[in-house]
Amino acid sequence: MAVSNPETAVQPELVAKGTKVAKYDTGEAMCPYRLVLEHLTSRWGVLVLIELLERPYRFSELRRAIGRVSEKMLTQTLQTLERDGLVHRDAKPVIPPRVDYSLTDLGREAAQQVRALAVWTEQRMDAVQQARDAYDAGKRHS
Amino acid sequence: MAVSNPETAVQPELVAKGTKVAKYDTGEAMCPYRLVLEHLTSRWGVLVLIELLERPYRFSELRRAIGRVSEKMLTQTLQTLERDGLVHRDAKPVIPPRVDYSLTDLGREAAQQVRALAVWTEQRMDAVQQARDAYDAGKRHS
DNA sequence: CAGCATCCCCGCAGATACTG
DNA sequence: CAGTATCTGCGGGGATGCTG
Repeated sequence: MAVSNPETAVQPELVAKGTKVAKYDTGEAMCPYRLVLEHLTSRWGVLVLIELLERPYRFSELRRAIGRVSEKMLTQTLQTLERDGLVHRDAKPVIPPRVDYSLTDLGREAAQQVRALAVWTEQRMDAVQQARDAYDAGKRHS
Repeated sequence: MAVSNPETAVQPELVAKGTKVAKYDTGEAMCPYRLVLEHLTSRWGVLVLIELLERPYRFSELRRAIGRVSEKMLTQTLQTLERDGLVHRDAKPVIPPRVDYSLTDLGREAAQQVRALAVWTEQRMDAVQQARDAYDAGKRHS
């Protein structure tokens, strides 16, 4: 394989005490590499990264842009990505509160990879759809 | 945004009658584009695509190569990817049964995108780990 | 060997209410 | 506005058993 694929178990990820963030990580015993990859490829992680590649967003602005993401999941996703050093959180001490999210340099690199995948998917959707139709047609008469 | 992001609801995906594959799709009402993207970025989908990029694999061979994937999940993942036209399934009518899985041309394109992301992640793991340590250190004294 | 069927549990994610 | 805290369900996914 091209990339390492450690099947050896690794200790559960250490988390800041008092938080329950770890609960939301898919695997308790997984190599860090796979864990980060899952953050990047997570349902909302993908969309957040792509969106932030365009420009910084405020919280609710981002929520509206993505659409159909609950407040909780967006918060969780952003925290995870922030902890991984991919997203920068800028909380301004004003009333009402204003928090801007943007990509770090590291996050920009990651987001570009993710976007490339998303762009490919969008461009090839018609081919995928054709394949599906063919697949379903084949199953129907069987 | 760089890629379209349809927030409009779309009808549930049609599936071959008699199967319950659709149950395992994350979203019942989602645009096809996001659905395919989730197949590609799914936990096991990512690893399957990367592995098959090297060479064709038999079922159990693939299972061993990935490690820690249940038989059920691997079957599901492969079926989903096959339906999307990314994976080719070659079942030889011999006893004992032998089934080879390989990438289609379409799948190879997708897998390359996915692998690029995985490679990036692996290369940047140290930076991510540093960011995490800094994040956790910041939270500890707060 | 390569699956399919069934059972069942845990944890993700949504909904709701509350705070700075 | 931008979050936290708590409750709850339901479906993803593991385990087991059976078939061609």
